[in-house]
Amino acid sequence: MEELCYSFEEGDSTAECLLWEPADPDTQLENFLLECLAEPSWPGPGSAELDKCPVPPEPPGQPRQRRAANLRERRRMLSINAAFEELRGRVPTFPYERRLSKIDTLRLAIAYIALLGDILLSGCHPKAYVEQCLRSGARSPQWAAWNTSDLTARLSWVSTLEMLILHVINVSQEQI
DNA sequence: TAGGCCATCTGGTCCT
DNA sequence: AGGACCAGATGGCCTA
Repeated sequence: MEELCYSFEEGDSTAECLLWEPADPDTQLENFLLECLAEPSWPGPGSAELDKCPVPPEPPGQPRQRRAANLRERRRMLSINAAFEELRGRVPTFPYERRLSKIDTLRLAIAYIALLGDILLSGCHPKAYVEQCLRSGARSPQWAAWNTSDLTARLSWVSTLEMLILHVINVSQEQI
């Protein structure tokens, strides 16, 4: 999977990598099904081979057309879920938090996009801008759009973790 | 145990 | 006619 780690600094930092690195959700079954669907042997829409589909087991007496519609619907939902999974990997998440729900993913993505747009409009350094907003509650043009508890909690977490890391580095340097 | 989240099935509607 | 999309219903799983 493509790795997209947004970094406030030119150099990378542990805290930012932890925050923006895509989670590793349990999608083995989903991937397996997607692989099956992508295989040339997998029957296409309207194919007479639909009756041979291994997933799922066919209820006896179900009309072929209904089975085909069900299969198409499952494929459609799988593609939607794959898109959600990709989106989950591109919004800030805590490294230890559980998998975001679909609705949370959408809401967080909306807030995150608003924040990025706000940073662009400000012309400030991203890190300085976020820290200033978190400290002073500065009112920006789109503040209301991205000032959600979900997103600000994540941003605060990054700032706190980064401060801790810097503190540990300073202390260790003093002891040398 | 209630509530949230999710996958799946199903029927309806619209489009090609 | 068949496929895509959508929303409602249902049941399973998980967590507080």
